[in-house]
Amino acid sequence: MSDNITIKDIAKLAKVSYSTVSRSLNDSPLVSEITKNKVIKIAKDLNFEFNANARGLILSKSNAIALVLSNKFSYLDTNSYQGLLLKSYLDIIDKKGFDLILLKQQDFINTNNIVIQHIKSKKIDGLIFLVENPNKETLSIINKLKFPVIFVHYPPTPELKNFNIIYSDYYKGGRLLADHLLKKNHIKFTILCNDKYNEEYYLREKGFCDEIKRHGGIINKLSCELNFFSAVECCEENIESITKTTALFGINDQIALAAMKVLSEHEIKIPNDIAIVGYDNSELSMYSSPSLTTINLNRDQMVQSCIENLIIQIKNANKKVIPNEIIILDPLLMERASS
Amino acid sequence: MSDNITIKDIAKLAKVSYSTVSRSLNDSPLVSEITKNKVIKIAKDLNFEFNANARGLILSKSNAIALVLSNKFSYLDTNSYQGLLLKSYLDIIDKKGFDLILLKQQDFINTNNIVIQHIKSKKIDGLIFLVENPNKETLSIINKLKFPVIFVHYPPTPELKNFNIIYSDYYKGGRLLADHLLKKNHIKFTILCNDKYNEEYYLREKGFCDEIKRHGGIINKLSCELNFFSAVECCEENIESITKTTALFGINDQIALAAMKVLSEHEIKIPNDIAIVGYDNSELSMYSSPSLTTINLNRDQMVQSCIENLIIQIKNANKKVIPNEIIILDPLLMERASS
DNA sequence: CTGAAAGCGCTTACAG
DNA sequence: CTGAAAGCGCTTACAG
Repeated sequence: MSDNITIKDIAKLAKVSYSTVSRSLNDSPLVSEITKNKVIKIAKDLNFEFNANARGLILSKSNAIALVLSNKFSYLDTNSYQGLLLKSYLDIIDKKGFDLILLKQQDFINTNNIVIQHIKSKKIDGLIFLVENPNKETLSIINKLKFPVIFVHYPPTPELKNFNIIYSDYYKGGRLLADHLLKKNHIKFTILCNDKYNEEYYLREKGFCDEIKRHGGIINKLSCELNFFSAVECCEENIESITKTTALFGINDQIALAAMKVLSEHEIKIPNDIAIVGYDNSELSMYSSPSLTTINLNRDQMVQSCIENLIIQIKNANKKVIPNEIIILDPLLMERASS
Repeated sequence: MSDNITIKDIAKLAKVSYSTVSRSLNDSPLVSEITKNKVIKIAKDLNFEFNANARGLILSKSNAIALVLSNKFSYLDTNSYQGLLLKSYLDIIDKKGFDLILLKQQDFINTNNIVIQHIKSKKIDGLIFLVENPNKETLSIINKLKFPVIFVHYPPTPELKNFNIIYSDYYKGGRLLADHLLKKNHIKFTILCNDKYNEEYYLREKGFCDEIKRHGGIINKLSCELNFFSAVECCEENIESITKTTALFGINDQIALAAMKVLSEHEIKIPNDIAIVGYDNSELSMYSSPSLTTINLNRDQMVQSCIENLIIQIKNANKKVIPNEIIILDPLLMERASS
C-alpha cells in the first residue's frame, strides 16, 4: 500500500462507496454500526489520515489558530513574559484539537499584511493578538470580515471597542503592591518607571501612586528605559535619592532586579535597608537573591479564558453573533524575601 | 464584491480564462506581459489571496514547518532556553515565507501520534525536532517516508544516525570554562551537576573535568536535580565542601545562580571568595548580581543553519537525495563579573 | 442505510 | 500565448 492513502483506497478494501467511508470516519449517524466499524478498523490498520487540504477546501476551515506576536517579541528586554505565555497557549490549543501558528505583526505599513493573508487564504480559523498596538488597517479588515479574534494582555484602546479583550487589572496590581509596603510601615517610596505613555505601565504606576498618596506616603519618581541596563544606569545615577527612601517599586521584574543589583553592589541590604518589589512574576523573580516580591498576572487563567472565548467565536462564526466580552483578571500578590 | 474572491472572479473581470489568471499570478512565462499585468492589477485591487487549501491540495504542500517541542517545555526549570529559541525560529521561518506550527511531542506511547498525523494529512512540509528523546516509532516512520526533518540542540544518539542534526560542542564548552578558571589560578573546583545520564550534560561535565584533571586540579562533584530549588538545597547541605574550593561550575545557568544565591546568603563574596560559572548564556545570566560567566551556545547560528538545511531538504524532497549532514557549532565563552 | 454526482478553488498537461 | 478539461481528496445534498 502506498504512502498516500485516501478514502478511495479504504472504500475499495471495505467494498463500500467512498461517500460511506467519509461518513463512517466522520461518525455520521447515517451509517450502520457494522459498516462504520469495518471502515474504521481498515482506516486504523492503514494509519489513514484525512488530507487536511481537501477537508479545509470543502469545509472552508483549517483547524488552526494564529497567535500574533509583536515585533517586540524579538527583544528579550521586557518580553521574557511572552516566551512563557507560549507554552500555555500551546498546551491549551493542543488540547482543543487546534494547531497553533505563530505570526509576527510587521510594524511598518504593509500592503501585504501577513495576518490578513492568513485569513483570506483560509489558513486559520481564529486569531489571538498579543500585541500592544495592533495595525489599524488590519483591525478594520478583521472587523469587516467578522473574523474570530481576541486581544490579550494589553488594556483596551478605543480602536478595540468592538472586539473581545482579556487582560489583567494593572491598576489593582499596583495598589496591591502599595498596600503591601504600607502595611510594612514604609513611608518614603521610590518608583522606577517609564515616562512614555503606555497604558499598561501607566496603570501599574497610577495604581501604586494613588494608593501611596491616599495614605500620605511620599514618592520619589525615577524614569528609565524599560530594560535592565538602562535601569542599572538610572539607579547608579540616582543612588542618593533612592537611599533616602525605604521601599522601591520597579515597574516590572527586570527593572526591580536591576535596582536590586545596584543596591547590593552599594552594600545596601535588601529588604532591611530598602524593600524591593517588582511586577510580572517572571521566572527571574523566583531565582533572584533575595527572591522578589511581585505581582502574578494569572497567566494560565488568561490563556484558558482566551482560548475558550475564541473557540466559542469560531464555532458560532456563521451566526455572526459577536459576544463582545471584556474579561478583566484579578492580579495576585506574590510575597517573597525582597520586601 | 464578496469577501471570498477566487481566480474565477478575477477571470471575469479580466476577460480571460481562469487558467490564465492562475498562470499570471504564479508568474508563468507562458502569459504575455500585458495580460499578466492586467490580471495582477485586478488581483491587487481586490486584495486577492489564493485559497491555501486548494493550492495545498493540488500541489501537495502546505508551506508550513512544524517545530516539535518536548513535554519538558512545560517546565520552566531547565528550559527558559527553549522559549528564547522560539523567537529566532519565528523570525527566520517567517523570512523564508513559511508558516511556523508548534507541536508537542507526547511522551506516552501514542497510537495517535500528532507528528505523523501532521505529515500524513499534509499539514506540514518539514519538521524541526527540539526534543531530547524523539519517539522511536515516530523516527522510523519519518525515515521510511523520507520526510524532511532536522534534529537540533541535542547531541546525536544512535537512532538518529540517518538524520540531519545540528548541535553545539558541549564537550568543548566545558573545556572553555575549565581553561578560563585555570587561567585565574584556581586549583580546587566544585561542579554541580546531575548524575542521571544525559548526553548533553554529560559532555559539559566531561569537557570540564577532563581539562581540570589534565592540569592537576581537584574536583568536588555534587549532584542535584536540574532545577533551581534542588540546587539551592544541595548547596546548603554541602556548603562546607563548597567553601573548601575556590571555583564552582553550575552545569547550567540556573544551577549556577542557585549556588550564587546560597553563597551570597552565607556572606561569601563572588568572585573574590569563590568564582562561579554557568552554561547557556540565558537571560538570567546577564541580569544576576554579579553577572554570570557562562557559555554562549550560538543560538542564532544554530537556528539559521537549521532552517537552511531543512529548506534544502524540502526543495529536494522529490529527489530523495538526503544530504545527511551533521553540523557541530562552536561554543563561545562569555566572561562576566562572577569569575 | 448507501451510492452517484456535484463541487470546493486551484494547477497543469493537452490542444490549438 | 490562451482556453477547456481533468483532477487533487474530500463533504454532502439528492435519490433511492
